Amino acid sequence: MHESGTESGQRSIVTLDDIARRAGVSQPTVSRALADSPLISAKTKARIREIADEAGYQVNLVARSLKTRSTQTLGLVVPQVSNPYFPKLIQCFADTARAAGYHLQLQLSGADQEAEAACLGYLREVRVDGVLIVTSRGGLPARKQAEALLEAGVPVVILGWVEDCEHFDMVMADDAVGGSALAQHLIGLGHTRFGIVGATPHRGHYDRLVGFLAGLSEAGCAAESVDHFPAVSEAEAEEAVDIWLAMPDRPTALFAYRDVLAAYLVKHLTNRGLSVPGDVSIVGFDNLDLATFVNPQLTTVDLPIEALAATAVNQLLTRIAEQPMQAAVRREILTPQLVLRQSSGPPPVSMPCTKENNK
Amino acid sequence: MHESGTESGQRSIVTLDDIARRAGVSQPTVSRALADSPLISAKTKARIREIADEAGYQVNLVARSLKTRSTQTLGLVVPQVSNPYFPKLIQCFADTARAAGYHLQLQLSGADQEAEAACLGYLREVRVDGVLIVTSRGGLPARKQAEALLEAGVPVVILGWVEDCEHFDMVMADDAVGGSALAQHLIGLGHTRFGIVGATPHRGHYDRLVGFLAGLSEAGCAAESVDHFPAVSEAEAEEAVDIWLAMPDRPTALFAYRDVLAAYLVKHLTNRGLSVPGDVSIVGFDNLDLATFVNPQLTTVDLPIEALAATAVNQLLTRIAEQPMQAAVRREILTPQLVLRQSSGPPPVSMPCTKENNK
DNA sequence: AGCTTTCTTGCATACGAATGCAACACCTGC
DNA sequence: GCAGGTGTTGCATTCGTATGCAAGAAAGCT
Repeated sequence: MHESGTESGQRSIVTLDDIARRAGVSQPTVSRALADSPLISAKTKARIREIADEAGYQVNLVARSLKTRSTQTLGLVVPQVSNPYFPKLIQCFADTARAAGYHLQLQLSGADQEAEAACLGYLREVRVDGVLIVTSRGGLPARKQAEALLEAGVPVVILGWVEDCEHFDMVMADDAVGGSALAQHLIGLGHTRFGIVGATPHRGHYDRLVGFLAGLSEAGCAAESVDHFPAVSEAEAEEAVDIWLAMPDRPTALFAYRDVLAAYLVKHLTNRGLSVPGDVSIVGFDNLDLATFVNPQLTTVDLPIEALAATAVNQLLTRIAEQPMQAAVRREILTPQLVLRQSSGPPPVSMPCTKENNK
Repeated sequence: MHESGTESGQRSIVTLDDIARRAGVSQPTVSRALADSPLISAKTKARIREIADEAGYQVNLVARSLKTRSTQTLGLVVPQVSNPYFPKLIQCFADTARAAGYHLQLQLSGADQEAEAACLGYLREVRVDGVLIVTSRGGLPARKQAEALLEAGVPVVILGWVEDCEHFDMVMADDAVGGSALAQHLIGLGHTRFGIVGATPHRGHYDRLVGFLAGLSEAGCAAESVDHFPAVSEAEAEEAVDIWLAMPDRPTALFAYRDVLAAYLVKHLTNRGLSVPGDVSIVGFDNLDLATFVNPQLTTVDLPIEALAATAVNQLLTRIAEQPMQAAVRREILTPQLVLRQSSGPPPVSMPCTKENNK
């Protein structure tokens, strides 16, 4: 009771004016002093600074932003945050931005169109200095709003693949190279029959497929040796496992578009008493933390998330620095890395077309 | 070439003044029209609205915030976003806030003191209307800044446990109840020797331990039947497994403070050829998505994350609505739920002190 | 001493939107 | 035809900060 504590501390927002009054100078002088302007004498600065932080002054960034027409903030739009791929990206993006003196305004677009549009609208309303949009499943639902943002002079960068967008800057990983690397790896192990598990229209992950197939055909593998198993959810992955099990001449290696899918496959395969990679090799794509949690750990392709985030931030900063925004779009494509783990191995010795080892 | 595209659209920011000019009215009239004020006639409103969205007008929220002294934004401080517990929380918090017309300003405190202080400082500078701080490992490193925030009239709510904080509103899950439920479950299965795996000083998860022990002693289980295995990282979890393996009279059930730890235990136990729950039962805490990815799926305690987030938002909104902030602190404690899965079962039939079944 | 130069400070204003108050137009009733 | 009301609109100002410009003080120069 000897201390006042949280009693009433309401609305005691200290402004430059308050400090000016206490210091007996004008408000602009305080502004300049705290900004360390060379116009102000050293001793005045010192005195004002002392008074300022004794009074617990904190800049009002909304006022400053209004005046300077800059929020020093970058908007980041991601579809969701439960998918472990995004947290990593957010973290890296935030770190790079902070290093450059920028703050982060995160928006969750939730993958449906209205939400993404709303996010972009909000980001425009709060006057962020630039926006990075991470595509969800290869789409850019709110393309219109994104273009409006650009036309309003706000730099926009797209992270990931999106079809038919001519005038956006982009940064992405070379999924084709990753897919190709996986194919070569599996062929090197001796596999000849392959399965591909993922969404059917392959939206967004199209290049993974293309790269994988290219890798196969480069090694002289016929296209007929590849089967497709459409699946996006866990249930569909389980179904895919059953379909695979029932095949007479089944693939000895399965390529899942995403680590999460690969993890589902491993789970349901082992549930059915099959061994990975003894009976079948599984490879994924993304290299999520998840990939090391499943047993066996997943062979996969590591997306260079830190590099992607850093590149995106730099592209935005470059655009922001350009006084009139240049017309030419910029694209950067980074190369992912193959990560070998335990889920891939040589095919079973006996020919898999006979069902003898299925019992 | 028939279309101009992204040519030059720079700095064409439309303001209320622009619209006023085009409509031949005053700026305040436009402001009121777009705010649907009853002061403005229906036909003027219609005309202005048309002109506004033909011109692509977007409110400038920084100007509005400056004038109204409210940003309609809630700050959320979480230690990190890689831990899958947080994404879920963020999502729920964002959804509840949005439903109430509030936006989210996410800050990653990174668990070290300066960072958390910087986050709170920034949130104060941008004038958020309220702040939810999610404690990292039971600490509130930037307590000073949090109190400064409160004294400046900004509502602050703490999510999670933090020792010795008298004047903060809080919302938390009843970890003790969860721990106790786990203990009862294991005892019901017939276990008599227990191991606890987690950080040694039990910072932040202290109640989980207390509840677990209380549950045991309630069932008449002696305290000597409990061993502690300090571990926070994966490496330490592996070490714990080895120590456990070497014990003459080892526990038949292991309680990990966090699902992630439990997952590590399962992984390294099965790596060493042991069966879960055949040889040893494992239980976790948190009910992350991860818990269903590991094999066997984890028996754990489900934290009511949605409810926690919603409660926190409501506490903040209540505080914001209070004109002078009331002095009395508010605390809400929610009850978690036991989730039974495959990682727990009856103890092995042969006494585990003999090593016969270890081969 | 008078004048220019260099420092330091204050004045005025702008950023874009919201709002109390005054002013004007219109309609009604006498 | 004029007082009083009602319904719309404009004027003036405010939020807190930044900055171009003028003004004043101090100092150096002839």
